[in-house]
Amino acid sequence: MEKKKYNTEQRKKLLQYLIDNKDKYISAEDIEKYVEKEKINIGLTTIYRFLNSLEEQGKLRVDLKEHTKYYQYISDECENHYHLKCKKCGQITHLACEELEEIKEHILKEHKFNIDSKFEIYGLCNKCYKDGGIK
Amino acid sequence: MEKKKYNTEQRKKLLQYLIDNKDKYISAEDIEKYVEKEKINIGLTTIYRFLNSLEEQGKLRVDLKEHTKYYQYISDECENHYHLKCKKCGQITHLACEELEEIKEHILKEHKFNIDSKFEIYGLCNKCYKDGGIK
DNA sequence: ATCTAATTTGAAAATCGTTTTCAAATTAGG
DNA sequence: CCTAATTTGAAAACGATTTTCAAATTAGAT
Repeated sequence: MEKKKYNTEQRKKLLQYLIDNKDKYISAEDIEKYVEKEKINIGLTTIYRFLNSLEEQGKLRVDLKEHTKYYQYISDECENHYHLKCKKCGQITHLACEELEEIKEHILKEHKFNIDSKFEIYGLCNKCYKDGGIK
Repeated sequence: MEKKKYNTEQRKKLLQYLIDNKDKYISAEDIEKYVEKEKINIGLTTIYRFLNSLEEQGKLRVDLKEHTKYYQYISDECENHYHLKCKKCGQITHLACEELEEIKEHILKEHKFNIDSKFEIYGLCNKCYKDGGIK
């Protein structure tokens, strides 16, 4: 039996904030700052618990930089396209592409590797590539 | 001016261990256990420093699980093929594939995203997929 | 509305992998 | 060997995250 989830004021506010910033990567500290600034009383512990809960549900993209986790809310429309992730800056490029659809089938059939809707390709975005790549 | 690197006994032993285990993911703690067991006197601090040094040189693949970093030594031959990484178990599947070569070109030309020799595709390996994917 | 049990909250303390400190030991190269 | 530069390692510090636990809040029944 699983715990019933209560829909608290804190969780509503936190979810809204993540959705409002779904184009950015957000850390627990970022959220704490926002919460303090807006005088919404939510403790840091609650922020961490909420992020973990969403992560477990697979609703967040996670990027790790220097010991700190950064999160990005995954919108529903992301189910329908692919993602290129820059290994340097972490930025996600959303991409609907027929060729990728085909290579996905190829990899599944020929190489027995399952690329689900969360398919990600890692590389360097154009900006980071021009900046000289990874140090 | 950069520091000259001394080739110490500790570093030789640690590098050899990583190379001997290049098919596995290894944590600092794993290395500490090995070092204790074999009565090779190397402090944990030195282990961390060595891993960081190799990581900076781009000679290690990094996988993060529950706050702990796991490393895998990158062999030279990995320059010549691609890698499928399982998002669940972290295992790397090495893969030489003409189709991937083509899609790499396509992504570079059409989508301005640079897949270098460290190109990685994330998904689920066959075993983890059958086990039900990510929890 | 009111009550009750289950869940959630948050401040403080704990956790734990990793990094820093700094004096002693080791190394490279004359 | 000598010397200067680098490295080592035990202990302390670090810092993001997790745990603890009593108080507050919630959902759902009465």
